[in-house]
Amino acid sequence: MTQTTSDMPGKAPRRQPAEKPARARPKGSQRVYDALRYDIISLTIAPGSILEETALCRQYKVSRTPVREALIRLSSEGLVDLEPNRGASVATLQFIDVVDHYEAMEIFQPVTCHFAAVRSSPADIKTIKATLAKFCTAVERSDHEGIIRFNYDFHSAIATASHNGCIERGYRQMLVDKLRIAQHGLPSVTRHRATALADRFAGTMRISVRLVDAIEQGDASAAEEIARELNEYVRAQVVSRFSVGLGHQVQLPTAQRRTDGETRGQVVKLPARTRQRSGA
Amino acid sequence: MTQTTSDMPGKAPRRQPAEKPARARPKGSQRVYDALRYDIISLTIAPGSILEETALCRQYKVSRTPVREALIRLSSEGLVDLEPNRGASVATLQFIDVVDHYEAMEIFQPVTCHFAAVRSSPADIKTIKATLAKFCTAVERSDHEGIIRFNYDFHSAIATASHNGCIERGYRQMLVDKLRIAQHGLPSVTRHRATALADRFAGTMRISVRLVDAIEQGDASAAEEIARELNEYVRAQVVSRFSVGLGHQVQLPTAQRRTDGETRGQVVKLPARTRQRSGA
DNA sequence: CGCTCCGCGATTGTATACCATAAAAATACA
DNA sequence: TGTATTTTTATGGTATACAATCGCGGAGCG
Repeated sequence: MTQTTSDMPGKAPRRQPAEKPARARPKGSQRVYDALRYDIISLTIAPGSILEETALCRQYKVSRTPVREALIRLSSEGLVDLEPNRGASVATLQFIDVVDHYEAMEIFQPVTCHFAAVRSSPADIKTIKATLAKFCTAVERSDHEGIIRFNYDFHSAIATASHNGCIERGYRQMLVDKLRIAQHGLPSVTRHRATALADRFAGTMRISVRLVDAIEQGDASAAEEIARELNEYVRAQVVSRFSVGLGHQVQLPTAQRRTDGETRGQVVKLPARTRQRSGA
Repeated sequence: MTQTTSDMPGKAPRRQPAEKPARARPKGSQRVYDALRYDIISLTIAPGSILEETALCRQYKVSRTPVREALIRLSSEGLVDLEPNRGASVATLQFIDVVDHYEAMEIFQPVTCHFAAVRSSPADIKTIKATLAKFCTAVERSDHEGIIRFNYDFHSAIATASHNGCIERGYRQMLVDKLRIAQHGLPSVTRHRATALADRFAGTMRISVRLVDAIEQGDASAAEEIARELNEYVRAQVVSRFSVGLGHQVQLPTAQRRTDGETRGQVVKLPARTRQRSGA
């Protein structure tokens, strides 16, 4: 019930080996990893839940070895907390920190889209458009799961189009966090209001279409600005959901800051987007 | 052959009465992970080398289980390529991509330092200064290993001071890449010229001191600018080393780019640095 | 009545044996 | 003699058995 075909991270991000899509019979370890990962991202398993190895063994009908390997990989991804001799637990959302996420996204997303606007190849554009189309279809059908998934694939395709391995990896890591965070904005209540769900994501959809246009035309500045707009749009919605008090507890730590001086409006120069490597 | 000090005794079932505070755990899996990670980062094992599980078992006097767990963790970190049914190999540097690294660093180092300048607590500043002092000491002593290590700790402390989990994690991940890349700029040849080594890092040291000053004074703009200067300084040195042809092969892929239009000077606005959370 | 210490149970960490699979080699057939 | 197929073999993936560690609860003592 947890298998799909999209390219979630976890394996070699660059290598797209030969295909064996028909006989989708993943190895035990991979199966457990995918299933657990989906359950964690979809919040089927609540954050903070204790994950007992023996229980997972019974659930997935495998021995402890593949279970442990899956847990280790999930731990490296930040989805599972793994304390030595103390077992595993689903990572708390407080750790990932919703506010930090959108704050960082406010930088990462424009940067990534800037790079994509300047660097994307026609094939990249094609992929981006394809994933966006899937996302739009999911929105029209109020397909809860597809919305989350294809929105991930969409931004993942943009990450690929940035053609910078570091940015791609960092951005994709943040997208994983976003998967869980986005679920908070989609509590089960909204399932009863499919129309409202579609309406909300219709806004995201429209902004995303403009974003792709800017990227396709190579307009880096516009791509940055639209990416910022998109992030702010989503952030406002999710935060408003939180303020309603839905979903799991997300502790906002009382952080002591040295200063909170007003610094809005500072800028960071983006480096040259042209590569020095082409001449080598 | 690769261990510096402590944890090399493979079979010492002596009972340690109390605890070893925060020091290396004698756990098998952790030991293998640490050792392998060090060997990979220090380029003791060349990029691309095949890692045979049985060989590692003999080397570290453990069974395959902890070895496999260590390899999985290293794979998630991007230091090891793990192909199914094909074994493990040390990640190629081409994959991490030196050029991509400095390009991304040109953005994220100023961003991280900006956040640190605005958000760092006195305790953060204290930690940053302490690591910087260690770094300076290592430079003065031409301590090859300490230079790499404490420079990492120094920037890691800045990452902590940014007080944004996402930025902290992303920046720290890039620092791991930098560890290997920096080794390329320090080929064994320079060991014979300790003076030159110290001279080169003296420049890094001076810029780092200025960076800490800016962060301590909360001057975000200055911190950004100095961070950019520091990155460019290091990049120029490492790239020059590469052009000499030293070190391992670093394949600069002939990437097809859609366009290489001049976009230097574009800017990305940094978001507000003040947190909305303090009122909750 | 409370504190401490020891022993027990449960769970994680490690070792080893077994199975599946892919590269390699050898042989048989064209 | 070359190629294709089959067998071999080595390596990775999984299962299970064993050992170490931590938390907890009861008993003994202050």
